[in-house]
Amino acid sequence: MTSPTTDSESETTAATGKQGRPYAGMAATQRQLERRNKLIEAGVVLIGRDGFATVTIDAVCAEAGLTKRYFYEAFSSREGLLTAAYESVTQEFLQSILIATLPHLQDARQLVRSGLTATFGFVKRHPEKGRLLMIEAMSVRGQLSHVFGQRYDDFVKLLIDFTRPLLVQDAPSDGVFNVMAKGMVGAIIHLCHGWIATDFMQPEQELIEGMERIMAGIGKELGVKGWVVPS
Amino acid sequence: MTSPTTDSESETTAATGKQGRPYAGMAATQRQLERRNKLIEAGVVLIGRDGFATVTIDAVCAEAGLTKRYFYEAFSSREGLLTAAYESVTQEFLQSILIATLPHLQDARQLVRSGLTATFGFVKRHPEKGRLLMIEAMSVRGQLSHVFGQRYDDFVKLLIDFTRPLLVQDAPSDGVFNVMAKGMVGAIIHLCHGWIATDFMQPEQELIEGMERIMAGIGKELGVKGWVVPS
DNA sequence: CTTATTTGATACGCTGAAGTGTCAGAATAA
DNA sequence: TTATTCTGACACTTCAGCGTATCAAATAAG
Repeated sequence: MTSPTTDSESETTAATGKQGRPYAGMAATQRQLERRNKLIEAGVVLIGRDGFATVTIDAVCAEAGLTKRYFYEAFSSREGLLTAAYESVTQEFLQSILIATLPHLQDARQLVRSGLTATFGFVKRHPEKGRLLMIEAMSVRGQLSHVFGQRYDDFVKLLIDFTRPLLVQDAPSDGVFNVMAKGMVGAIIHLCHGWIATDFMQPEQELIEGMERIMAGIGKELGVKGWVVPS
Repeated sequence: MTSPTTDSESETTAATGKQGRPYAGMAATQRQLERRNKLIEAGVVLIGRDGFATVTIDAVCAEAGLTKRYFYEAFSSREGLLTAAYESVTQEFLQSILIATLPHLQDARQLVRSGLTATFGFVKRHPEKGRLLMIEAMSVRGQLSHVFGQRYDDFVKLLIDFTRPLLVQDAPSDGVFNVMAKGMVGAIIHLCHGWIATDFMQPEQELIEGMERIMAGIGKELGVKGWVVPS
């Protein structure tokens, strides 16, 4: 809106019949999309490194090699970028978890181990994304509101759907089961949080084993099919 | 430092030999302390209600019924207040947990139940303090750094010390045991986080029962003394 | 070649908050 | 009483970041 008073039916626009024309060999739409992606990528890096609260629009633009004009072309506010960055990283994370766990849907123990390995592995391989996902997203949960709620609920549902078929006894009520699933998510997020905050001091294997034993306990408590008592 | 160039050995100060004199029937030190406490209290309320990020020094002063002069008399920065507020609430929380659990040190099941009941109860009775403790403190963990680390480690240690004596078999390594304890802390914090964020929608009993079964599972996994398999 | 649009750089005004300073009036000390 | 110091209200300066506007160079279209 550089000229708010300009009628949308102005001669120029109406004459060309287009909203933009190619530049540097790219269509207008494609250029916009590319800039948007650059901004998201820059956002992921900066939010993951410095935290959302301290990331400024100027900094994002600098990191992306663009100027503010293009920021406001793609997003209406800083929150808009946050949402997009969160969505982007969430997508990538969930996909990597799915790929790792899908081969083990029938074996509870393998399922848990592969899921945990993939999770902690992802965080360690992509510290900025891990931080964005496990720390920043939680901190600004309110500002992500429906987006966060949606993705989060999806993940809890995933956990529940993976687990329910394995139960053979003592299945708790939906409400209680939900609490247990969220508790597990919380434990994992929290461990990642501390792990990142201490620069990955703790050995990855300890994290996996500790978390695995927690979930093994739940397996026993809920009578998960085929969960063998360790010697 | 209204007069930075004034020598601390200035005549006035040296002559009176005091740093302040009574006012409204109170010693200078006591007045300062009282103002400081008012500010902390106001900080707890505002941080708990609006979140640390959006709380301004002016707002804290208004809430406390004081002016900025006294803020800077008590704290050098916003972070100073945050630390003090965090310490204050942590103290209160830990104490209430201890009081609730101390009578049950010998009975794992009772210990867990009383601890969880006290925790969720505290959060529900004092939503602002719950939010400060379970949400804000986690978000600004970096700014609380050593203070947070200290209190947090204390709490994990508490959990471990309460649990170790109950183990009879399969005790994991210190590292793994530590991970498990932190995982439990994370689960509880996370559940509280979600509970507060959704305005206490979920029934308190569901939270307690879900968390209890998680810990019951760990009890079985670790072979805690006297943990009976639920019918 | 000429005209129109896209781009990048940068300038500008605005707002909110931090931190400091001023001052008159209240309370105390001498 | 008079002198001193404590208190509260508020004015002031500074600064960073937001959001918008301007302008010249680059690129495309006629």
